Amino acid sequence: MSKHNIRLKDIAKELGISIPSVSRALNNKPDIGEDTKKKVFELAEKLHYQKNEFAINFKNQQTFIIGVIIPQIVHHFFSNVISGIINEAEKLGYSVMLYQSNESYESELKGVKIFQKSMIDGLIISLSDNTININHLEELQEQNVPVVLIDKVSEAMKSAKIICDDYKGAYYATEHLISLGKKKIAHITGSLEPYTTKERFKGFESALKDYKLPYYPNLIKKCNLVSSEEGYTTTLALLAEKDIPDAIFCATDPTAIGAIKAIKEQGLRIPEDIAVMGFSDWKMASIVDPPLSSVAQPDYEMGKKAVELIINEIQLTRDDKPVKYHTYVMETSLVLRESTLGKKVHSPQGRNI
Amino acid sequence: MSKHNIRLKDIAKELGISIPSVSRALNNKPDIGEDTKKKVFELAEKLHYQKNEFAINFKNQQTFIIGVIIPQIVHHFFSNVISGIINEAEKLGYSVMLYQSNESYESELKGVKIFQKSMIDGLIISLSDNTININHLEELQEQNVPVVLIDKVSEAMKSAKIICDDYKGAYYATEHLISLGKKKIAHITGSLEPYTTKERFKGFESALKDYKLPYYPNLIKKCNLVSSEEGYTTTLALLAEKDIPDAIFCATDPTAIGAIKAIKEQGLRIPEDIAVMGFSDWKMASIVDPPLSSVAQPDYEMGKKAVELIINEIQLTRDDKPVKYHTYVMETSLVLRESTLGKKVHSPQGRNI
DNA sequence: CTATATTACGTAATCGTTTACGTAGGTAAA
DNA sequence: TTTACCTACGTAAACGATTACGTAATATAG
Repeated sequence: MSKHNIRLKDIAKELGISIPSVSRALNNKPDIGEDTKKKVFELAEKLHYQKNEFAINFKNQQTFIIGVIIPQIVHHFFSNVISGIINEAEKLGYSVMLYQSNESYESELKGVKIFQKSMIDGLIISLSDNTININHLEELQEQNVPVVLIDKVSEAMKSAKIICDDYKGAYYATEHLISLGKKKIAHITGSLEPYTTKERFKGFESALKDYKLPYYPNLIKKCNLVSSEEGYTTTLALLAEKDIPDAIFCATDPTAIGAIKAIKEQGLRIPEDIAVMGFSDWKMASIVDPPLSSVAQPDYEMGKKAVELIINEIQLTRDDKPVKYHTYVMETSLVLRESTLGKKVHSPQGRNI
Repeated sequence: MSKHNIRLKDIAKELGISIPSVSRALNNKPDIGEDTKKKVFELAEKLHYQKNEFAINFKNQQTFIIGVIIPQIVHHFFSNVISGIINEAEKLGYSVMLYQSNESYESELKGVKIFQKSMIDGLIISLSDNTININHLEELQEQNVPVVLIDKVSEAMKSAKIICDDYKGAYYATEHLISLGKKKIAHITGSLEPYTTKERFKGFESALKDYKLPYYPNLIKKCNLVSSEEGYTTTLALLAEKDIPDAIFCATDPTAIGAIKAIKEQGLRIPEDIAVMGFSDWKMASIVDPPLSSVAQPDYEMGKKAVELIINEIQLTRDDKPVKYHTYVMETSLVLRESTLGKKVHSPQGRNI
């Protein structure tokens, strides 16, 4: 915090006028004479006066700070969400205070308390996997601090929510595999992210059903960590079945990358023998060999939308107007690369359809 | 910002005592009677009184906020740095305000101005590639706001700096390749990150020299974007030389991953024919096939160190004590995987020596 | 030429809390 | 008993800015 900044007081003293007059001049208020205004502006310029926004915000009881709590920053999805949040917040005149819960409920609680005492204007939060009780968020709302949930949401919470359409994403991904003529499609699902993974599984099932493809229970495998190692071992297990699949739809990109490794090791061709599809379109999806088709989530857009919603709600709350809560379901998009299309396609960035 | 919070005023009024008495009671100051203190504590408890830290900070002219500006959040290195910053700052009672410059000098300038007006207590910044002029940072320092540079530093800046030892990292990486018996080691360098890339090149050269290996100018290739595509094409060019290398040390991981792809396509074995080494140990390094040996940067630790330094400097500045500026050079570590060691090693996380 | 309106200020209050200072009333020492 | 001191408060000022309100000086209308 700067110590020797110029204050209105300094300008007032130097010009022999009162502090409110300086304030009126600098803020172009009507109740001020033209020549006084001119003198004030000149001196302010000369002294490099800068408004002390901290003081103004204190006076107005408003910080223009949005608190953001996410499980972990080092994660492709979340870092993109944050990026969207920060860029959009800056455009709308807000700053972003960031906190990570490291997937711990206690830590999340602590973050909320810190933000609460720092008087944030609103909170955007993606819940930790261990968060069930949402009292800490409801308490914020009672104090008129708007809360917007993003991605990891809670059914119990009455607030605006932003999620992405995992169901449709999975449906379209499966549909794409079917359109390639694949008949025996395996799915590697996870259990860590309950809600999202479940939706992906549902989308997969629905597509099979709608296209009247047989459902092979032994081609559905479950991973706990949806990591690349698990993807590898799970795929080896799949390939040991009597009926091996001609396509694998994985609930996450790391799993799919593990699957690719396993398939290649077994001497099978991708996508001719087995096509592989991931989910989330991590940076690494475009870099593996063959480049991985995946379902891109609108991470950046979700962050942007969250800021829009929270600022809108902050303003409504301030004006004592009623707020209506909606859940915004954002669309995913297929990014098709060689792991499903084969060598014909040569766009290094994949094709976004 | 919460509207209907309990204030000292409310407690004072209800108990029929003055506001300072309530303050003294809650802060366990000496000048307060035991029974008054007890009454205050009980009522505060009952009303769920919470200190308004915003007001306290305003009074004390201190925000306990550290501003952080980095070029881009969606980047393995920086997201780890931020993670270290946030976790450490929280431990020491500070919050983190985050801003990304998107590698634009103008944007960086804007971020500094915003933070300046918001009265941050200190700034941790990694300069954008386009930042040459550092007036904006010097101005902050003149206002007694400490600045710590991290990773992307400026020679001209008089401040604490934290960098990692790219030179030694590259030296050890090259040494490792030499220890494998490799004689013709290529280097793919970049030009985008001037300082760091140059250091890596120097480390490479020194190792060759110290071990008396011949220097092949045509095995030194330059990339602009150090991307995986460039790594791929550059490696193809290398393999088209009459004397092909038996190892490639790439200045970044994506480049190395492109190199792996090219080598495999040419039907050469990794590491038997050509060993490949990257730099930065991105998440994807452990996932590609074969897993990539790389030089791990102490990203998280650098963030942690930056917080230590800035808070120390904030306190020294506040106490009007002199501050000495040092440049902290943090050690890298080799993470060895199959791209240099071959199949013998089976640790999925690599081996950190 | 008086009555009213307008202009251009200054004063006081405010945001929530802390801290310097003053003081009434009690206690202890001389 | 008187002086000195301590305890436990209340009052005022402060952090930096804004805003409601009051008012002297000037301008305009009747």
